Parts: sequence; C-alpha cells; structure tokens
Amino acid sequence: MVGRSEAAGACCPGLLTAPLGEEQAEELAKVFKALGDPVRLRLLSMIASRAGGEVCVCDLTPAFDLSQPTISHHLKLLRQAGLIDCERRGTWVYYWLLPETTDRLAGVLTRPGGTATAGSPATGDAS
Amino acid sequence: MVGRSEAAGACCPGLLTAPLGEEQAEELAKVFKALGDPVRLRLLSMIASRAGGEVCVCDLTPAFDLSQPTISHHLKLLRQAGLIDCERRGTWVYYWLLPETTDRLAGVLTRPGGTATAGSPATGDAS
DNA sequence: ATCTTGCATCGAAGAACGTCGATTCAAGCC
DNA sequence: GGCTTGAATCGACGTTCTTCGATGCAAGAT
Repeated sequence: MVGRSEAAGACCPGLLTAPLGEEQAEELAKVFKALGDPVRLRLLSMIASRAGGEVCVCDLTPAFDLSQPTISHHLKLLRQAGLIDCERRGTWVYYWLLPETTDRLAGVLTRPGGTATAGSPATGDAS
Repeated sequence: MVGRSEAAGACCPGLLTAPLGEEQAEELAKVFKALGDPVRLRLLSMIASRAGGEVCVCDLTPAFDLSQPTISHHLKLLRQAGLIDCERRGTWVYYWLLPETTDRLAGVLTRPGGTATAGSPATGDAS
C-alpha cells in the first residue's frame, strides 16, 4: 500500500533500503545534480510554488543578478533532468513543474520505518 | 568528529510551496550536490541499507573500481553534508546514516497536496 | 621498538561546471 | 518588408570537481 513512492514507475525500491545499482545511481545522480545549485533550486521553487502552476521566463529572470543566457541555461538543465517542462505561447515561454520527478525523489529519500514529515526532524530537539 | 546539525537550521516550509530564500537555497544545494554523484549515492545507499546501521570502510571500498583515497574523499563530502557520520573503533572506521538529513530532504521535496496530478497537458514527454 | 594494516590527507592532472557577451531564432508590430 | 522584444544557442574563460599516486597518521601485532 505504498502509493506515493511509486509514482514514476516501480523501478526504485528506495535509496535507503537496498544498495543502489550502478545504473540507477547514475540516473538518480543526474537529477540530484540538477538540484545541486542554489540558482536552480530557487528557479524550481519559484516555478513549483506558482499559483497558476506556470511561470513566464520574463518573471524569473529579473529575480536574479544573473544574465539572461545563464538563467536560460539553468532552466534547460532542470528540464533535461525531468523536473520541469515548458511551452512557447506567443512571444513568451512558460515553465511548470513535473511533480512525478519530485515525488520520485521524495519517495527515494523516504525510509519505510521513519516517520518523515516536512520540517520536523525525527531525532533530538524539537524546539 | 561529529559536526552536529548544521543542516537542519531553519524551519523549511518546503521547496515546492514557497519561493526559496537565497540562504536556504545555498544550504540545500550543498546537500543535493553531495547526492549528485553516482559513487556517493551508492555509498550512501550501502550505508543506509545496512542491517546493523553501521558499515566499515573496508566493506565499502572493494565494491568500487576506485582507489581508496577517492572513496575516502566521497565519504568526507557525505559527512560534511550532514548525511552520514563516522567513528573510529580500533583499527576500523564505521559509518552510519543520519536520518534527520534525508528526512528533511524528503520533506522538502514533498508537496502538501500529495496527489501528483498537476493538470499539465503532456505527461512523460519531456524534450 | 618495529612492522603491518586501515584510513585520512596532500598536491596535481584532467574533466565538468557556471557565467558571460555576442549572436541567432521566434513572434508580434510598424 | 523592416523593426522591436523575448528567449535560446554559441564560444570562451575561470572555477570547481573527480580522480589518482604518494605520503602521513592511528592502532594492533610481532
């Protein structure tokens, strides 16, 4: 009855329960690497937390002290990792989150025994 | 040797619900970057899935086609990210998982809605 | 004390990454 | 048609990362 962790194919029993195979590790590492940059993390966060589910690039770029090609490059990496997707609509390009991928990562990082909820460390202080 | 809890600083409402601040993004990116390598992913998986909760380095190193200093380096990065910790016991050094950090990541990647339907037009086609 | 074993640290070489300016492409407007 | 705006692509440069061999340190064995 584990519905949540198997959203994107039942290929991954979890990172913390059994040793990862080389291919699975290679594949997962690509997605985690895409998240391993603060700019991309903020971009993903801005896209995912958007009310309508979509963000125009013209709304993302001015939020950073970076050039437009750099933002475009980061968006491309997030897209290649399967975390977001985009569509051109007239003059503007809109991006949205692909929740399958984040769900998969969350499932991979969730260990069966642990009571893991957002923001509350299981051990130690709960101040 | 124990660097206690530098990763779980602020209460994180989640990566997908509200735009991430610069500092939080910087901090989270360090942990994700540590997971962005297949060797480290496999190391973490081998450590986390161990029955007794501990693994000796001498059991980890021969599983890879890499030199011993390289494995030691990756273990150091995982430790600096707050994902694992270690202790010397006689001649050998044992590593174990710090579930607080993986729990936090899983929480950060979990969106409150739970149901992974976002109403996006296309699924499974990202290019 | 000396030797051996297990693991960490120290530079160094090569590859990969992040960033930029310049350019190119797409779409709308004059 | 030509012009303007939004976004992606192209080279290039400096930094960071992954890996290695060589070395150093801790702890047990002889």
